[in-house]
Amino acid sequence: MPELPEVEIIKKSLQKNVLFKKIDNVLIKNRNLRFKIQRNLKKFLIGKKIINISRKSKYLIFHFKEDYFLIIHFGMSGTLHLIKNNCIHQSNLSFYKSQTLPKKHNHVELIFSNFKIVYNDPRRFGFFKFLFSYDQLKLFFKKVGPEALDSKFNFGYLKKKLQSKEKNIKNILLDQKFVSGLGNIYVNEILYYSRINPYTKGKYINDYKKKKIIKYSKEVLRKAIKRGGSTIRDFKNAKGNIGSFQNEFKVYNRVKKNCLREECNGKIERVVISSRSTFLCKYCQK
DNA sequence: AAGAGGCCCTGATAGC
DNA sequence: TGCTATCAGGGCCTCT
Repeated sequence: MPELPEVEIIKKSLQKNVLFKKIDNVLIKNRNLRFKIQRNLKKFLIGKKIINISRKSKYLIFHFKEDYFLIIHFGMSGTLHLIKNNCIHQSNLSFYKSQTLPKKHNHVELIFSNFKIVYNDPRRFGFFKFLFSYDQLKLFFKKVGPEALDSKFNFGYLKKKLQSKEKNIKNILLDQKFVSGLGNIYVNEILYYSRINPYTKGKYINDYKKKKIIKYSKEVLRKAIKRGGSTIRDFKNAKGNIGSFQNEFKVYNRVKKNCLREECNGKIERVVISSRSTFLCKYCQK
């Protein structure tokens, strides 16, 4: 689920529903995520009021008084569910189309006065991390590159950083230390819009293409946010609002379909780059 | 220092 | 129907 646009949607939804609310209780059902949930997380959170909710690339951040922070990462399969009065509130918060909370893999419940939010993560690649100061927060994000939507991710940055890169451009854009917030779906899309072959080494990306990468990175992400993000997996008992950007994919998941550029007769192919699915039209991505 | 590859997990689906 | 293999939106760690 969680590339930058999806986390942004979750953030907005939380801002509507849980901002300025106090955490009354915390249930930790399963500590095993990418990193084991801190022993004292419950103690840290109980009684604290959420005074701000922000997002940095794919990370969601709860802010508390006195520079305490909770960072949530959703990995591959993390979802948040807002549950009011014993039923699931139909908001963007729930990325599952089902109306019931998943029975398995609920790891953490944050309980408020008349609702709770539940973190579910079957594959356990996500994590919760509680931080105790602004310095810790800064340190944490030191290892993360500029966010794709940030003005720091610009032509000059690419010019400097791509110069001697031997790596292919697809892996470069997926590297969160290089630029953060992009995942497999959006990198596929961005390279299609930019007419760049994903195998192209960083050092061979010319200035014209660099500008395209910057332009379309921002454009694709902004549009995806507008559409409420992308939802790949369709659950059968479907109801509820989820993202629609998947309907606008140009290459992702479009194997053997026609290239959507009018002047192009190519077909979309699937190849594997560093064991990740890669979709491209070899005719217009050079 | 940079890059490649293995690995952490569960669940859905395709193919036999 | 039931088995097996493959694939999935991420990123950390280790080795070279």
